[in-house]
Amino acid sequence: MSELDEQIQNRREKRQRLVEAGISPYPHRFDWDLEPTGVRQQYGEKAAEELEAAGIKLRVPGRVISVRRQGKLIFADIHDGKEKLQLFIRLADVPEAARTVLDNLDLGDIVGASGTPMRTRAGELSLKVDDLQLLSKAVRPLPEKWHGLADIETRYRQRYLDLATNEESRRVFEVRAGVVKGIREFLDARGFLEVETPMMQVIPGGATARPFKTHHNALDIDLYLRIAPELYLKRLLVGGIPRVYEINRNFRNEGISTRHNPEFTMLEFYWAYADYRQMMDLTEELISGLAERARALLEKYQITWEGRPIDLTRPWQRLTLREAITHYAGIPAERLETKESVRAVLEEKGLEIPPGGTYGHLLMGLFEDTVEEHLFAPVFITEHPTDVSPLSKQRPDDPRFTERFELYIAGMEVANAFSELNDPDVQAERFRQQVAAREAGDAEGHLYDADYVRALEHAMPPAAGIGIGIDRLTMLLTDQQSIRDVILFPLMRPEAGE
RNA sequence: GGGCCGUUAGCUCAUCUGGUAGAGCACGAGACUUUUAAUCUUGGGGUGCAGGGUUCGAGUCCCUGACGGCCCA
Repeated sequence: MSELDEQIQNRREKRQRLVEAGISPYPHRFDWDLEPTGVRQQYGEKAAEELEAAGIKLRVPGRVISVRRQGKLIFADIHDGKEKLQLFIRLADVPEAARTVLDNLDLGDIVGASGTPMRTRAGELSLKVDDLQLLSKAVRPLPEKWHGLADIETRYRQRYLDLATNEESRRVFEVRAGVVKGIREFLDARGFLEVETPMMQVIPGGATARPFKTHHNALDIDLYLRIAPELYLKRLLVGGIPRVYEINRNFRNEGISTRHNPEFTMLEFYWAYADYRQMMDLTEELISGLAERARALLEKYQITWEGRPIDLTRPWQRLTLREAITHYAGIPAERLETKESVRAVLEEKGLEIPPGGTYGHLLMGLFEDTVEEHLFAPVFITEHPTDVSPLSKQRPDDPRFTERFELYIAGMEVANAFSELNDPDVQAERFRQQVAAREAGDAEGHLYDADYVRALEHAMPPAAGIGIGIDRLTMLLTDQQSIRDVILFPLMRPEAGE
Protein backbone atom coordinates (compact mmCIF):
# COMPACT_ATOMS: atom_id res chain seq x y z
CA MET A 1 0.00 0.00 0.00
CA SER A 2 1.29 3.44 -0.77
CA GLU A 3 2.12 5.86 1.98
CA LEU A 4 -0.83 8.11 1.25
CA ASP A 5 -3.34 5.27 1.00
CA GLU A 6 -2.09 3.94 4.30
CA GLN A 7 -2.59 7.28 6.05
CA ILE A 8 -6.03 7.71 4.55
CA GLN A 9 -7.02 4.22 5.57
CA ASN A 10 -5.84 4.84 9.13
CA ARG A 11 -7.94 7.94 9.34
CA ARG A 12 -10.99 6.24 7.86
CA GLU A 13 -10.61 3.45 10.41
CA LYS A 14 -10.49 6.02 13.22
CA ARG A 15 -13.59 7.63 11.84
CA GLN A 16 -15.30 4.25 11.81
CA ARG A 17 -14.37 3.62 15.43
CA LEU A 18 -15.94 6.97 16.36
CA VAL A 19 -19.13 6.10 14.53
CA GLU A 20 -19.21 2.75 16.33
CA ALA A 21 -18.85 4.61 19.64
CA GLY A 22 -21.90 6.69 18.72
CA ILE A 23 -19.94 9.82 17.89
CA SER A 24 -20.79 11.63 14.66
CA PRO A 25 -17.69 12.65 12.69
CA TYR A 26 -19.70 15.43 10.98
CA PRO A 27 -22.14 16.98 13.47
CA HIS A 28 -24.40 19.79 12.33
CA ARG A 29 -23.48 22.74 14.51
CA PHE A 30 -21.36 24.02 17.33
CA ASP A 31 -22.32 27.02 19.41
CA TRP A 32 -19.12 28.90 20.15
CA ASP A 33 -18.08 31.99 22.07
CA LEU A 34 -14.71 32.91 20.58
CA GLU A 35 -12.33 31.64 17.94
CA PRO A 36 -8.61 31.29 18.76
CA THR A 37 -7.88 34.83 17.48
CA GLY A 38 -10.64 36.21 19.67
CA VAL A 39 -9.41 34.32 22.72
CA ARG A 40 -5.93 35.76 22.19
CA GLN A 41 -7.28 39.27 21.77
CA GLN A 42 -9.39 39.09 24.88
CA TYR A 43 -7.17 37.09 27.24
CA GLY A 44 -3.71 37.33 25.67
CA GLU A 45 -2.54 40.01 28.11
CA LYS A 46 -4.04 38.57 31.29
CA ALA A 47 -1.82 37.07 34.00
CA ALA A 48 -2.15 33.46 35.16
CA GLU A 49 -3.68 34.38 38.54
CA GLU A 50 -6.14 36.74 36.90
CA LEU A 51 -7.35 34.04 34.52
CA GLU A 52 -7.61 31.51 37.30
CA ALA A 53 -9.59 33.86 39.51
CA ALA A 54 -11.98 34.77 36.68
CA GLY A 55 -12.70 31.13 35.83
CA ILE A 56 -14.35 32.00 32.51
CA LYS A 57 -15.95 29.22 30.50
CA LEU A 58 -15.56 29.35 26.71
CA ARG A 59 -16.44 27.24 23.71
CA VAL A 60 -13.85 27.52 20.95
CA PRO A 61 -13.76 25.88 17.49
CA GLY A 62 -10.72 25.36 15.26
CA ARG A 63 -8.60 23.06 13.15
CA VAL A 64 -6.09 20.83 14.96
CA ILE A 65 -2.65 21.72 13.61
CA SER A 66 -0.39 20.19 16.23
CA VAL A 67 -0.69 17.56 18.96
CA ARG A 68 1.85 16.86 21.70
CA ARG A 69 0.86 13.86 23.75
CA GLN A 70 2.46 13.46 27.11
CA GLY A 71 1.01 10.44 28.84
CA LYS A 72 -2.24 11.46 30.49
CA LEU A 73 -1.79 15.02 29.36
CA ILE A 74 -2.30 16.34 25.84
CA PHE A 75 -1.31 19.66 24.33
CA ALA A 76 -2.99 20.45 21.03
CA ASP A 77 -2.97 23.62 18.95
CA ILE A 78 -6.11 24.66 17.14
CA HIS A 79 -6.14 27.32 14.46
CA ASP A 80 -8.83 29.54 12.97
CA GLY A 81 -6.94 30.45 9.82
CA LYS A 82 -5.38 33.42 11.51
CA GLU A 83 -4.06 32.51 14.93
CA LYS A 84 -3.63 29.41 17.02
CA LEU A 85 -4.64 28.57 20.55
CA GLN A 86 -3.23 25.80 22.70
CA LEU A 87 -5.61 23.30 24.26
CA PHE A 88 -4.46 21.90 27.60
CA ILE A 89 -6.20 18.61 28.13
CA ARG A 90 -5.93 16.34 31.16
CA LEU A 91 -7.55 13.07 30.17
CA ALA A 92 -8.94 12.77 33.71
CA ASP A 93 -10.80 16.05 33.26
CA VAL A 94 -12.83 15.14 30.18
CA PRO A 95 -15.78 12.75 29.68
CA GLU A 96 -15.54 9.35 28.06
CA ALA A 97 -16.77 10.59 24.65
CA ALA A 98 -14.05 13.24 24.53
CA ARG A 99 -11.43 10.60 25.35
CA THR A 100 -12.68 8.55 22.43
CA VAL A 101 -12.36 11.59 20.18
CA LEU A 102 -8.82 12.16 21.45
CA ASP A 103 -7.90 8.52 20.88
CA ASN A 104 -8.91 8.91 17.26
CA LEU A 105 -7.78 12.48 16.67
CA ASP A 106 -5.67 13.43 13.64
CA LEU A 107 -3.93 16.60 12.49
CA GLY A 108 -6.36 18.49 10.29
CA ASP A 109 -9.48 17.52 12.22
CA ILE A 110 -11.81 20.35 13.16
CA VAL A 111 -12.87 20.31 16.79
CA GLY A 112 -14.84 22.34 19.28
CA ALA A 113 -13.35 22.67 22.76
CA SER A 114 -15.02 23.80 25.98
CA GLY A 115 -12.90 25.07 28.84
CA THR A 116 -11.31 27.85 30.80
CA PRO A 117 -8.61 30.22 29.63
CA MET A 118 -5.43 29.63 31.64
CA ARG A 119 -1.71 29.99 31.41
CA THR A 120 0.67 27.01 31.48
CA ARG A 121 3.85 26.90 33.49
CA ALA A 122 5.70 28.01 30.35
CA GLY A 123 3.36 31.02 30.19
CA GLU A 124 1.43 29.95 27.10
CA LEU A 125 -2.18 31.14 26.95
CA SER A 126 -4.24 27.95 26.73
CA LEU A 127 -7.73 26.62 27.08
CA LYS A 128 -7.95 24.17 29.96
CA VAL A 129 -10.35 21.76 28.35
CA ASP A 130 -13.24 20.08 30.14
CA ASP A 131 -14.93 18.78 27.01
CA LEU A 132 -13.98 18.24 23.41
CA GLN A 133 -16.18 17.52 20.43
CA LEU A 134 -15.22 16.45 16.93
CA LEU A 135 -16.74 18.83 14.36
CA SER A 136 -15.29 17.39 11.15
CA LYS A 137 -12.98 14.48 10.50
CA ALA A 138 -10.09 14.92 8.04
CA VAL A 139 -9.45 11.67 6.21
CA ARG A 140 -6.66 13.15 4.11
CA PRO A 141 -3.48 14.53 5.72
CA LEU A 142 -2.47 18.20 5.52
CA PRO A 143 0.96 19.25 4.24
CA GLU A 144 3.69 19.39 6.82
CA LYS A 145 3.42 22.38 9.15
CA TRP A 146 7.01 23.53 9.48
CA HIS A 147 7.84 24.39 5.88
CA GLY A 148 4.22 24.79 4.84
CA LEU A 149 3.14 24.05 1.31
CA ALA A 150 5.89 25.26 -1.00
CA ASP A 151 5.09 23.65 -4.34
CA ILE A 152 3.86 26.56 -6.43
CA GLU A 153 1.64 24.49 -8.67
CA THR A 154 -0.13 22.82 -5.76
CA ARG A 155 -0.55 26.19 -4.03
CA TYR A 156 -2.51 27.46 -7.04
CA ARG A 157 -4.43 24.27 -7.83
CA GLN A 158 -5.32 23.43 -4.23
CA ARG A 159 -5.52 26.90 -2.76
CA TYR A 160 -7.31 25.52 0.31
CA LEU A 161 -4.08 23.78 1.30
CA ASP A 162 -2.09 26.96 0.72
CA LEU A 163 -4.47 28.96 2.88
CA ALA A 164 -4.62 26.26 5.55
CA THR A 165 -0.84 26.06 5.89
CA ASN A 166 0.64 29.38 4.81
CA GLU A 167 -0.01 32.41 6.98
CA GLU A 168 1.47 34.73 4.35
CA SER A 169 -0.94 33.64 1.67
CA ARG A 170 -3.92 34.30 3.86
CA ARG A 171 -2.57 37.79 4.63
CA VAL A 172 -2.33 38.66 0.94
CA PHE A 173 -6.02 37.95 0.43
CA GLU A 174 -6.94 39.90 3.54
CA VAL A 175 -5.10 42.89 2.10
CA ARG A 176 -6.88 42.39 -1.20
CA ALA A 177 -10.23 42.48 0.57
CA GLY A 178 -9.06 45.56 2.48
CA VAL A 179 -8.14 47.30 -0.77
CA VAL A 180 -11.58 46.70 -2.25
CA LYS A 181 -13.29 47.77 0.96
CA GLY A 182 -11.10 50.87 1.14
CA ILE A 183 -12.02 51.84 -2.41
CA ARG A 184 -15.73 51.50 -1.66
CA GLU A 185 -15.46 53.62 1.48
CA PHE A 186 -13.45 56.28 -0.35
CA LEU A 187 -15.81 56.57 -3.30
CA ASP A 188 -19.04 56.16 -1.34
CA ALA A 189 -17.93 59.00 0.95
CA ARG A 190 -17.58 61.23 -2.11
CA GLY A 191 -21.01 60.46 -3.46
CA PHE A 192 -20.08 57.89 -6.11
CA LEU A 193 -22.74 55.29 -6.93
CA GLU A 194 -21.65 51.68 -7.31
CA VAL A 195 -23.20 49.92 -10.31
CA GLU A 196 -22.90 46.74 -12.34
CA THR A 197 -22.86 46.81 -16.13
CA PRO A 198 -22.91 43.97 -18.68
CA MET A 199 -20.22 41.31 -18.67
CA MET A 200 -21.63 39.90 -21.90
CA GLN A 201 -21.52 42.46 -24.64
CA VAL A 202 -22.42 42.55 -28.31
CA ILE A 203 -19.65 45.03 -29.08
CA PRO A 204 -16.67 44.56 -26.76
CA GLY A 205 -15.29 48.07 -26.21
CA GLY A 206 -13.44 50.42 -23.92
CA ALA A 207 -9.99 48.90 -24.35
CA THR A 208 -7.64 47.41 -26.88
CA ALA A 209 -7.65 43.66 -26.32
CA ARG A 210 -8.85 40.40 -27.81
CA PRO A 211 -12.14 39.24 -26.26
CA PHE A 212 -13.51 35.83 -25.35
CA LYS A 213 -16.40 34.87 -27.55
CA THR A 214 -19.53 33.04 -26.47
CA HIS A 215 -23.02 32.41 -27.79
CA HIS A 216 -26.52 32.97 -26.51
CA ASN A 217 -28.74 30.14 -27.68
CA ALA A 218 -32.23 31.61 -27.27
CA LEU A 219 -31.35 34.85 -29.05
CA ASP A 220 -28.94 33.03 -31.35
CA ILE A 221 -26.35 35.80 -31.18
CA ASP A 222 -22.64 35.82 -30.53
CA LEU A 223 -21.60 37.68 -27.42
CA TYR A 224 -18.25 38.73 -26.03
CA LEU A 225 -17.08 38.75 -22.43
CA ARG A 226 -16.29 42.33 -21.68
CA ILE A 227 -12.77 43.69 -21.95
CA ALA A 228 -13.81 46.85 -20.05
CA PRO A 229 -16.97 48.44 -18.64
CA GLU A 230 -16.00 51.94 -19.82
CA LEU A 231 -18.57 52.65 -22.51
CA TYR A 232 -21.47 51.52 -20.30
CA LEU A 233 -20.33 53.57 -17.33
CA LYS A 234 -20.14 56.69 -19.49
CA ARG A 235 -23.67 56.01 -20.77
CA LEU A 236 -24.62 56.35 -17.09
CA LEU A 237 -23.02 59.81 -17.01
CA VAL A 238 -25.35 60.70 -19.88
CA GLY A 239 -28.20 59.21 -17.87
CA GLY A 240 -27.59 61.58 -14.98
CA ILE A 241 -25.41 59.63 -12.60
CA PRO A 242 -22.54 62.11 -12.33
CA ARG A 243 -20.31 60.01 -10.09
CA VAL A 244 -20.32 56.31 -10.83
CA TYR A 245 -18.04 53.32 -10.25
CA GLU A 246 -17.80 49.59 -10.80
CA ILE A 247 -15.43 47.02 -9.30
CA ASN A 248 -15.72 43.86 -11.31
CA ARG A 249 -14.13 41.31 -13.60
CA ASN A 250 -12.76 41.94 -17.09
CA PHE A 251 -11.75 39.20 -19.50
CA ARG A 252 -9.00 39.37 -22.08
CA ASN A 253 -8.14 36.48 -24.36
CA GLU A 254 -4.40 36.96 -24.24
CA GLY A 255 -1.26 35.36 -22.88
CA ILE A 256 -0.70 34.50 -19.24
CA SER A 257 2.24 35.98 -17.40
CA THR A 258 3.25 37.20 -13.97
CA ARG A 259 1.21 40.33 -14.70
CA HIS A 260 -1.66 38.91 -16.79
CA ASN A 261 -4.48 36.56 -15.88
CA PRO A 262 -7.26 36.09 -18.46
CA GLU A 263 -9.81 37.30 -15.93
CA PHE A 264 -8.85 40.13 -13.64
CA THR A 265 -10.54 42.74 -11.51
CA MET A 266 -10.79 46.41 -12.41
CA LEU A 267 -12.02 49.48 -10.66
CA GLU A 268 -13.36 52.07 -13.08
CA PHE A 269 -14.90 55.33 -11.96
CA TYR A 270 -16.17 58.44 -13.71
CA TRP A 271 -16.32 61.87 -12.16
CA ALA A 272 -18.42 64.52 -13.88
CA TYR A 273 -17.22 68.14 -14.15
CA ALA A 274 -13.62 67.18 -13.34
CA ASP A 275 -10.61 66.84 -15.65
CA TYR A 276 -7.56 64.57 -15.67
CA ARG A 277 -5.52 66.91 -13.46
CA GLN A 278 -8.08 66.76 -10.66
CA MET A 279 -8.16 63.01 -11.23
CA MET A 280 -4.41 62.84 -10.56
CA ASP A 281 -4.92 64.53 -7.20
CA LEU A 282 -7.78 62.19 -6.30
CA THR A 283 -5.78 59.13 -7.40
CA GLU A 284 -2.87 60.10 -5.16
CA GLU A 285 -5.23 60.44 -2.26
CA LEU A 286 -7.00 57.14 -2.94
CA ILE A 287 -3.89 55.01 -3.44
CA SER A 288 -2.01 56.59 -0.52
CA GLY A 289 -4.95 55.74 1.70
CA LEU A 290 -5.02 52.17 0.43
CA ALA A 291 -1.28 51.84 1.06
CA GLU A 292 -1.83 52.96 4.66
CA ARG A 293 -4.52 50.36 5.06
CA ALA A 294 -2.26 47.65 3.60
CA ARG A 295 0.61 48.67 5.91
CA ALA A 296 -1.68 48.34 8.90
CA LEU A 297 -2.99 44.94 7.82
CA LEU A 298 0.51 43.64 7.09
CA GLU A 299 1.94 45.29 10.20
CA LYS A 300 4.67 46.63 7.97
CA TYR A 301 6.63 49.81 8.48
CA GLN A 302 6.79 50.52 4.76
CA ILE A 303 5.48 49.23 1.44
CA THR A 304 8.27 47.41 -0.40
CA TRP A 305 8.77 45.82 -3.81
CA GLU A 306 11.24 42.96 -4.03
CA GLY A 307 12.37 44.16 -0.63
CA ARG A 308 13.03 47.68 -1.86
CA PRO A 309 11.07 50.46 -0.11
CA ILE A 310 8.62 52.42 -2.24
CA ASP A 311 8.36 56.08 -1.29
CA LEU A 312 4.70 56.99 -1.57
CA THR A 313 5.10 60.49 -0.12
CA ARG A 314 2.89 62.96 -2.00
CA PRO A 315 2.88 64.75 -4.35
CA TRP A 316 3.98 62.26 -6.98
CA GLN A 317 6.07 63.23 -9.97
CA ARG A 318 4.27 64.21 -13.17
CA LEU A 319 6.03 63.91 -16.52
CA THR A 320 4.72 64.04 -20.04
CA LEU A 321 5.42 60.97 -22.11
CA ARG A 322 7.92 62.95 -24.21
CA GLU A 323 9.63 64.42 -21.14
CA ALA A 324 10.00 60.92 -19.73
CA ILE A 325 11.64 59.66 -22.92
CA THR A 326 14.00 62.62 -22.99
CA HIS A 327 14.83 62.18 -19.33
CA TYR A 328 15.32 58.39 -19.23
CA ALA A 329 16.53 57.63 -22.76
CA GLY A 330 18.36 60.88 -23.44
CA ILE A 331 16.51 61.56 -26.69
CA PRO A 332 16.39 65.31 -27.48
CA ALA A 333 12.84 66.69 -27.39
CA GLU A 334 12.94 67.83 -31.01
CA ARG A 335 13.50 64.26 -32.19
CA LEU A 336 10.17 63.20 -30.68
CA GLU A 337 8.00 65.53 -32.69
CA THR A 338 7.35 63.61 -35.90
CA LYS A 339 6.69 60.06 -36.96
CA GLU A 340 9.78 60.05 -39.16
CA SER A 341 12.17 61.25 -36.46
CA VAL A 342 10.78 58.80 -33.87
CA ARG A 343 11.17 55.98 -36.38
CA ALA A 344 14.79 57.03 -36.91
CA VAL A 345 15.40 56.90 -33.14
CA LEU A 346 13.90 53.39 -32.92
CA GLU A 347 16.08 52.24 -35.80
CA GLU A 348 19.24 53.77 -34.29
CA LYS A 349 18.58 51.98 -31.03
CA GLY A 350 17.82 48.73 -32.82
CA LEU A 351 14.32 48.61 -31.34
CA GLU A 352 11.34 46.98 -32.95
CA ILE A 353 9.02 49.15 -35.05
CA PRO A 354 5.58 48.65 -33.47
CA PRO A 355 2.70 47.51 -35.66
CA GLY A 356 0.07 50.11 -36.46
CA GLY A 357 2.84 52.41 -37.49
CA THR A 358 1.28 55.75 -36.57
CA TYR A 359 3.18 58.50 -34.74
CA GLY A 360 1.42 57.47 -31.55
CA HIS A 361 2.27 53.78 -31.88
CA LEU A 362 5.93 54.59 -32.51
CA LEU A 363 6.16 57.00 -29.57
CA MET A 364 4.46 54.52 -27.23
CA GLY A 365 6.78 51.78 -28.43
CA LEU A 366 9.81 53.94 -27.69
CA PHE A 367 8.42 54.74 -24.24
CA GLU A 368 7.75 51.10 -23.38
CA ASP A 369 11.19 49.97 -24.50
CA THR A 370 13.26 52.72 -22.91
CA VAL A 371 11.36 54.22 -19.98
CA GLU A 372 8.94 51.82 -18.28
CA GLU A 373 11.54 49.71 -16.52
CA HIS A 374 13.03 52.79 -14.82
CA LEU A 375 9.80 53.98 -13.24
CA PHE A 376 10.04 52.81 -9.64
CA ALA A 377 8.79 55.70 -7.53
CA PRO A 378 5.19 56.68 -8.31
CA VAL A 379 4.98 58.83 -11.44
CA PHE A 380 2.14 60.09 -13.58
CA ILE A 381 3.02 59.83 -17.26
CA THR A 382 0.79 62.27 -19.16
CA GLU A 383 -0.19 63.41 -22.63
CA HIS A 384 -0.43 60.24 -24.65
CA PRO A 385 -0.76 60.59 -28.43
CA THR A 386 -4.30 61.03 -29.71
CA ASP A 387 -4.18 58.13 -32.17
CA VAL A 388 -3.58 55.60 -29.39
CA SER A 389 -6.20 57.20 -27.11
CA PRO A 390 -9.48 57.01 -29.03
CA LEU A 391 -11.71 57.75 -26.03
CA SER A 392 -9.68 60.64 -24.58
CA LYS A 393 -10.17 64.37 -24.97
CA GLN A 394 -7.47 66.24 -26.88
CA ARG A 395 -5.32 68.95 -25.39
CA PRO A 396 -6.79 72.31 -26.48
CA ASP A 397 -3.31 73.66 -27.35
CA ASP A 398 -1.99 70.58 -29.18
CA PRO A 399 -4.53 68.14 -30.60
CA ARG A 400 -1.79 65.57 -31.35
CA PHE A 401 -1.90 64.71 -27.64
CA THR A 402 -4.62 63.95 -25.12
CA GLU A 403 -5.45 64.86 -21.55
CA ARG A 404 -4.51 61.43 -20.31
CA PHE A 405 -2.24 59.85 -17.71
CA GLU A 406 -0.95 56.48 -16.70
CA LEU A 407 0.29 55.92 -13.16
CA TYR A 408 3.41 53.80 -12.80
CA ILE A 409 4.65 52.40 -9.53
CA ALA A 410 7.49 49.85 -9.25
CA GLY A 411 7.60 49.60 -13.02
CA MET A 412 3.97 48.52 -13.13
CA GLU A 413 1.15 50.32 -14.87
CA VAL A 414 -1.32 50.77 -12.02
CA ALA A 415 -3.86 53.20 -13.49
CA ASN A 416 -4.98 54.65 -16.80
CA ALA A 417 -7.13 57.78 -16.88
CA PHE A 418 -8.20 60.70 -18.99
CA SER A 419 -10.52 63.59 -19.57
CA GLU A 420 -13.36 61.82 -21.33
CA LEU A 421 -14.06 62.67 -24.94
CA ASN A 422 -17.69 63.85 -25.04
CA ASP A 423 -18.00 65.47 -28.48
CA PRO A 424 -20.13 62.92 -30.38
CA ASP A 425 -18.83 63.92 -33.81
CA VAL A 426 -15.17 63.71 -32.77
CA GLN A 427 -15.88 60.37 -31.10
CA ALA A 428 -17.54 59.09 -34.28
CA GLU A 429 -14.52 60.16 -36.30
CA ARG A 430 -12.13 58.43 -33.84
CA PHE A 431 -14.16 55.22 -34.10
CA ARG A 432 -13.97 55.44 -37.90
CA GLN A 433 -10.17 55.78 -37.70
CA GLN A 434 -10.02 52.74 -35.42
CA VAL A 435 -12.15 50.69 -37.78
CA ALA A 436 -9.92 51.71 -40.68
CA ALA A 437 -6.82 50.66 -38.72
CA ARG A 438 -8.50 47.34 -37.97
CA GLU A 439 -9.22 46.76 -41.61
CA ALA A 440 -5.59 47.63 -42.33
CA GLY A 441 -4.56 44.77 -40.05
CA ASP A 442 -4.43 46.23 -36.52
CA ALA A 443 -6.27 43.45 -34.67
CA GLU A 444 -6.57 45.60 -31.56
CA GLY A 445 -8.44 48.52 -33.09
CA HIS A 446 -11.71 49.52 -31.45
CA LEU A 447 -15.07 48.63 -32.96
CA TYR A 448 -17.58 51.28 -33.92
CA ASP A 449 -20.24 51.57 -31.20
CA ALA A 450 -23.17 53.45 -32.74
CA ASP A 451 -25.29 53.44 -29.60
CA TYR A 452 -22.45 54.95 -27.61
CA VAL A 453 -22.14 57.79 -30.14
CA ARG A 454 -25.91 58.25 -29.98
CA ALA A 455 -25.66 58.51 -26.18
CA LEU A 456 -23.00 61.23 -26.51
CA GLU A 457 -25.31 63.12 -28.85
CA HIS A 458 -27.64 63.54 -25.85
CA ALA A 459 -24.73 65.32 -24.07
CA MET A 460 -22.40 63.70 -21.58
CA PRO A 461 -21.08 66.12 -18.95
CA PRO A 462 -17.36 66.85 -19.05
CA ALA A 463 -15.77 64.18 -16.87
CA ALA A 464 -12.58 62.46 -15.87
CA GLY A 465 -12.48 58.68 -15.73
CA ILE A 466 -9.98 56.12 -14.51
CA GLY A 467 -9.29 52.41 -14.52
CA ILE A 468 -7.24 50.84 -11.74
CA GLY A 469 -6.24 47.18 -11.82
CA ILE A 470 -7.07 45.70 -8.43
CA ASP A 471 -4.84 42.66 -8.92
CA ARG A 472 -1.76 44.69 -9.76
CA LEU A 473 -2.46 47.17 -7.00
CA THR A 474 -2.67 44.27 -4.55
CA MET A 475 0.59 42.85 -5.91
CA LEU A 476 2.21 46.20 -5.31
CA LEU A 477 0.89 46.62 -1.79
CA THR A 478 1.74 43.06 -0.73
CA ASP A 479 5.08 42.71 -2.52
CA GLN A 480 3.89 39.74 -4.57
CA GLN A 481 5.72 39.39 -7.88
CA SER A 482 3.11 37.24 -9.61
CA ILE A 483 -0.53 38.08 -10.28
CA ARG A 484 -1.30 34.44 -9.50
CA ASP A 485 -0.35 35.11 -5.90
CA VAL A 486 -3.15 37.67 -5.54
CA ILE A 487 -5.87 35.71 -7.37
CA LEU A 488 -7.35 32.88 -5.30
CA PHE A 489 -7.90 30.53 -8.22
CA PRO A 490 -5.73 31.60 -11.17
CA LEU A 491 -6.38 29.94 -14.52
CA MET A 492 -4.37 26.73 -14.90
CA ARG A 493 -4.24 24.07 -17.53
CA PRO A 494 -6.35 21.15 -16.26
CA GLU A 495 -4.48 18.40 -14.47
CA ALA A 496 -4.02 15.17 -16.36
CA GLY A 497 -7.03 12.92 -15.91
CA GLU A 498 -9.47 15.75 -15.22
C1' G B 1 5.32 30.88 -29.70
C1' G B 2 11.03 30.75 -28.19
C1' G B 3 15.00 30.01 -24.36
C1' C B 4 16.41 28.28 -19.55
C1' C B 5 15.03 25.59 -15.09
C1' G B 6 12.07 22.13 -12.24
C1' U B 7 9.04 17.35 -11.39
C1' U B 8 12.31 11.72 -6.18
C1' A B 9 7.80 9.08 0.27
C1' G B 10 1.61 12.66 2.26
C1' C B 11 4.89 17.44 2.86
C1' U B 12 9.97 19.85 2.66
C1' C B 13 14.32 18.31 0.48
C1' A B 14 19.11 15.16 -0.34
C1' U B 15 21.16 11.24 -3.45
C1' C B 16 29.26 14.00 -6.87
C1' U B 17 31.45 11.34 -11.93
C1' G B 18 25.73 5.60 -14.30
C1' G B 19 26.43 0.40 -9.83
C1' U B 20 20.32 -2.38 -4.88
C1' A B 21 17.04 5.38 -3.46
C1' G B 22 17.92 8.53 2.00
C1' A B 23 16.76 12.38 5.94
C1' G B 24 13.42 15.59 8.74
C1' C B 25 8.35 16.28 9.58
C1' A B 26 3.93 13.30 8.99
C1' C B 27 2.16 7.96 9.74
C1' G B 28 1.84 2.82 12.89
C1' A B 29 3.25 0.45 17.91
C1' G B 30 5.15 1.63 22.91
C1' A B 31 6.83 5.18 27.28
C1' C B 32 5.79 9.94 29.51
C1' U B 33 0.66 14.79 34.10
C1' U B 34 3.16 21.68 31.94
C1' U B 35 4.55 20.59 26.28
C1' U B 36 4.99 24.18 22.34
C1' A B 37 9.41 22.19 15.51
C1' A B 38 8.20 18.14 22.81
C1' U B 39 11.47 13.95 23.91
C1' C B 40 12.85 8.65 23.96
C1' U B 41 12.36 3.34 21.86
C1' U B 42 10.70 1.00 17.49
C1' G B 43 8.30 -0.06 12.73
C1' G B 44 6.13 0.74 7.96
C1' G B 45 6.14 3.74 3.59
C1' G B 46 8.86 4.84 -3.46
C1' U B 47 5.58 3.35 -10.89
C1' G B 48 12.07 8.52 -9.03
C1' C B 49 6.06 12.93 -14.07
C1' A B 50 4.97 9.55 -18.65
C1' G B 51 6.87 6.94 -22.88
C1' G B 52 10.98 5.50 -25.85
C1' G B 53 16.46 4.96 -26.58
C1' U B 54 21.90 4.10 -25.20
C1' U B 55 24.19 0.60 -21.65
C1' C B 56 25.89 -5.57 -18.59
C1' G B 57 23.30 -1.87 -15.53
C1' A B 58 19.57 4.59 -15.89
C1' G B 59 16.46 8.67 -10.69
C1' U B 60 21.33 9.98 -13.04
C1' C B 61 23.07 10.14 -20.19
C1' C B 62 19.99 11.02 -25.03
C1' C B 63 15.03 11.80 -27.50
C1' U B 64 9.68 12.77 -27.34
C1' G B 65 5.60 14.32 -24.54
C1' A B 66 2.77 16.27 -19.97
C1' C B 67 2.47 19.83 -16.10
C1' G B 68 4.66 23.97 -13.64
C1' G B 69 8.17 28.23 -12.84
C1' C B 70 11.20 32.32 -14.67
C1' C B 71 12.73 35.32 -18.80
C1' C B 72 11.71 36.95 -23.77
C1' A B 73 7.87 37.87 -27.78
